[in-house]
Amino acid sequence: MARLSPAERRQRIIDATVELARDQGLAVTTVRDVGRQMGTSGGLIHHYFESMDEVLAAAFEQAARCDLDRAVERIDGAAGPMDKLIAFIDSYGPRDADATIQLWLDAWGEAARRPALQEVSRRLNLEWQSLIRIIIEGGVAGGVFRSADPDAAAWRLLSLLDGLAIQVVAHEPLISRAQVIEWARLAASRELGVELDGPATDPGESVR
Amino acid sequence: MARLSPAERRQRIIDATVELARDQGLAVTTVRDVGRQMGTSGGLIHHYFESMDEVLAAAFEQAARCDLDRAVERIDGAAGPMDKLIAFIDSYGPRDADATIQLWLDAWGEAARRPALQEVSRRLNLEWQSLIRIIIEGGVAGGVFRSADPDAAAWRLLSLLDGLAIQVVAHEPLISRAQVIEWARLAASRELGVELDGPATDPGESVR
DNA sequence: TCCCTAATTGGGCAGGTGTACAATGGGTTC
DNA sequence: GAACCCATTGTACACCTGCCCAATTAGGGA
Repeated sequence: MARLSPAERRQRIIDATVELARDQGLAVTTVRDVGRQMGTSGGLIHHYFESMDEVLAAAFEQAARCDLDRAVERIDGAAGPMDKLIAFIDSYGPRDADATIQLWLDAWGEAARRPALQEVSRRLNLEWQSLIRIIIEGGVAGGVFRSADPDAAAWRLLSLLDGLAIQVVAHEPLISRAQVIEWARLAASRELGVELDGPATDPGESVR
Repeated sequence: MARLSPAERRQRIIDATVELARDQGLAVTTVRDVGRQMGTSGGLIHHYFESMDEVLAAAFEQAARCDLDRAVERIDGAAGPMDKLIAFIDSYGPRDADATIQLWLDAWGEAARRPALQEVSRRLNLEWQSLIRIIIEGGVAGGVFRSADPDAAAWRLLSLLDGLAIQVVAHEPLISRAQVIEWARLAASRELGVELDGPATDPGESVR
């Protein structure tokens, strides 16, 4: 295969791994799979990564960070705390057939056995929590939201969204994506003492 | 090894698998592991189960059902809807170092690849939802709770508990078990228009 | 006591896993 | 054009996986 610069090759390895992980899962993606996907030998992967754990962690990080960045972008584009909150919920909710949540499920399960993956999973989880916490704090400061403990409120909202996402991807069509969004808004409105309604913004690319 | 009746041998296989799955995870428990754990050959397992998927599904079912039964027992022992609700939340919340939630994480992740495990996971998930829904319906009928949609309320409460449990087991001590219980009660009280407090009942054996 | 059913063994099969490493050859730099 | 570096290859290693199956043997019914 064409000889690439270390930076580019490393990136291609990550890209290939993301693609594979998206449609077969993180847990079952192997060195040889990644090599085949790139059209190179499998041995090449170990020239750039210490272990398969590192590869999977890097791939998960890229996939998850992509979603996180998109959420940040949408939130930044929203006007007040209320719209930012709605943007967060819409970003976080699962989209039908979205594979990123499956990636999170795999990451949560594998974390117990793959240190690097665990570290990434924890770090990104915290970033999501911060994202929503900051929105809530902003709203409280501006008198739009009421919350005695924005940090705790953020954990509750995040956890609810995670739990609902699991229902969507692991237990199929018992619950729809639309219902998740609706319920999350309801919970947020109770949590923050406001009314959240209006149509869902276009889901577009989905997230986590 | 001693020759056992089919019923007993089958049960021992399940028991051995549960034990292994509890401390190393469902996903990485193999036929040979189970054989070693029982002190028999690995080949024996296939005399009683079609595939490893079936073994894991049976083991997961037993572990999860055990928790479910314990929850039912505690709920039956509680007087009114209010106490039943508290009993449910206390039963469902994760206990420190409890492995059953890790089992659920594994099951959710593996479900995409192991049909039998997926079936069990869905079924038990539904049973938990029914459990809480029935409590809510009872409370609404008795005028203790207010809820326009007990089924939806049950899904929300269940999802919140799942999400919080993930935070506890996958992201370590960011959140404590006590906080999960407290937050779940808070959410339940908002959801059902009641005040839920008082000390946590003795956690005793933990659940899911 | 014998005998026959079936529980149990243990090795074999085809395939997979992550990782290591000598050999190769393409590209860049003098 | 030569020389060197290093990206890339392909194979080898030790081990693991689920599943299969002929041979063995334990134990309950006759």
